[in-house]
Amino acid sequence: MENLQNIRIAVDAIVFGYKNNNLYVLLIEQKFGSADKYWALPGGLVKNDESLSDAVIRELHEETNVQLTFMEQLYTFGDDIYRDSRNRVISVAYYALVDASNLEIKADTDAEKVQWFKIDEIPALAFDHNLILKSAIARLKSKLTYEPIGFDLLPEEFLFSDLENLYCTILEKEIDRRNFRKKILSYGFLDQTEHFSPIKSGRPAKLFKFNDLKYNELIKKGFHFEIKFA
Amino acid sequence: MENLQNIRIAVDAIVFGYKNNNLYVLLIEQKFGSADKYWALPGGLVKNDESLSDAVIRELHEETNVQLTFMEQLYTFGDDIYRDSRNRVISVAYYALVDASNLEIKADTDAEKVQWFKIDEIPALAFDHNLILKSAIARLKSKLTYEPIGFDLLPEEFLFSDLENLYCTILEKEIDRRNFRKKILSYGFLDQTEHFSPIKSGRPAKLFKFNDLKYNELIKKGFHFEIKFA
DNA sequence: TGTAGTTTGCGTTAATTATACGCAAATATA
DNA sequence: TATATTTGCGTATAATTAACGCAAACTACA
Repeated sequence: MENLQNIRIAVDAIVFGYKNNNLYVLLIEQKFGSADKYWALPGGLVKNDESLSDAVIRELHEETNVQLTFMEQLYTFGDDIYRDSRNRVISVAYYALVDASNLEIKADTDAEKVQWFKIDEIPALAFDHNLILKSAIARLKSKLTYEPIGFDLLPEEFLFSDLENLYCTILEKEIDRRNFRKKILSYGFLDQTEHFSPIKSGRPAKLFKFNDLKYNELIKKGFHFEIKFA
Repeated sequence: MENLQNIRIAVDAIVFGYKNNNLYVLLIEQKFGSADKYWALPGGLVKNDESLSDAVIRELHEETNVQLTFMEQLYTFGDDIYRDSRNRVISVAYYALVDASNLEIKADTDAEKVQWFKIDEIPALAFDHNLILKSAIARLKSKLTYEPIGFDLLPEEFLFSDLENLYCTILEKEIDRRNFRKKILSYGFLDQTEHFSPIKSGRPAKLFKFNDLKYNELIKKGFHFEIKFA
C-alpha cells in the first residue's frame, strides 16, 4: 500500500516586459521530438539543494539573459495530474518584470530560441502554460492597482505619459491623464529629475524617478498605494 | 552530474475558525520520537495520483472532521531547503475556513490529538509552521477586506453584530458600527431572515444570510467588494 | 516669422463616498 | 416603572474621485 512518492517539482517563470504600448512575455522554444516544437515558459526541474527562487533565477539565467527588476511567486500548479504527459510534475510558477530599456536584448543561447511575444499574440504553448500565463496576467493587472510595480516595467527615468500608457494598455482601461498625474504625484514618492527626454513633438517633458526610500517611508506610516479607474 | 530529483512534496492546511470574538486555528499533535511532541498544521505528503487540493481534503479528513466552507492555495514554501530536517520537503500551503457553528466538534482520531487554538495563544510549532501560519493570518486579514469571505466563518444565519465583531477582532481595528452596517447593506447581497436570535439583552436582532446568487450577479456587473477602515 | 499641430502641466468644479456622530425603538432586568 | 443594553435608521460634514478647461512649450512647415 505504501508507495514511494514519484512526483517531480519544477519552476516556471512568466517574465513580463513593456515597450511602446505593448506588454510582452518571454518565451523559449522547447524541442520534444524532432518535429515537435512548442513555445513554452522558461523553467525546469528544481535541483535537490537549491531553493525555489534560486531555481527560477538559474533557469532564467541558463535560457535567457534578462535582468529582473521584480519577482514573486504566482501559484503552484498541481491539480491537473496530467499537465505534463510524461510524468507527474508540479510546477511552482513565478512572475517577474524587466525594465523596458533592457527589453531589446534577446539572447539566443545555443540552439534554443528565446523571444518576446506580445501578450495578444501568444501561440499555443506547451503543457498548461497558456493557463499559467493567463493567471499571471490576471495577477499582474490586479497587483498593478495596489502596489507600485508598474515602475519596474519602465526605465529608471521615465515620462509621465509612459506611466499613463502603461496603466492604460495593461489594464485595458481609459484614464484621465490629468487626474492620474495628480493622484500619483500626490503620493510623493516620485522625484522629478532635471533631465528631459528626446521629444518627438509637443512640449518637452520632465523625466521622473521612483524613489524607493520615500515609498518605504510612506509604507511605514501606513500608506497604501492604490490606482482605481471608472 | 545529472542527479535524480529527491524532493518530497507535501500539503499543509491552515484552518481558521471564529467564535466569541476569537479567531482559532486547527492544530494536530505530531509525534516524532517518544518524547518529541509538537503541535503542527494538519498536512502530509501528496500521493502520486491525487491533485494538490484533493491531498489537502484527504489529510484533513484523515486527521480531523472539519467541514470547510472555503479553501484556497496560500503559498508554496520551498525556499528554506532545511525546513524539514529529515528530508527536502516542499510544502504547498492552503488556508481554509469553517463555519463557527461547527467549531465545537473536535475529533480526537485515535491517538492523534486535534485542537483549536486561539490565534494569540499559538505554541511553538513543528517545522516552519509558525511562519506559514503567520503568512496565512496576513492573507486572511487582507482577503477579508476585498472579498466577502467573512461570511464563511459565520453560521448560515448570523447577527450583524457578529459580523461587525468578526471584522473588528480579526483586523484588530475599531469600526463605526453604523457606517459598517450601512455599507454592507448597501451592497445588497444580504438577505434579512424572519428569524431572531436568542437575545441576552437589548433590542432583539434580525438574523441575516449571505446570498451567493445576488453576490455573483453583482460581480458580473463589475461590482467590487471592499471594506476599509480608518 | 507666423501659424497649425501636439503634448505637457496646472487648475476648477461637481458628484460621490467616507467619517463622525445623534437618537429613538425594543427588549431584559431590577 | 426606571435603567441598562443593543439594534436600527438618520443627518451633517469632510474627503476623495471624476469630469473638464486651458495655457505653456515645443516641432514642423509654410
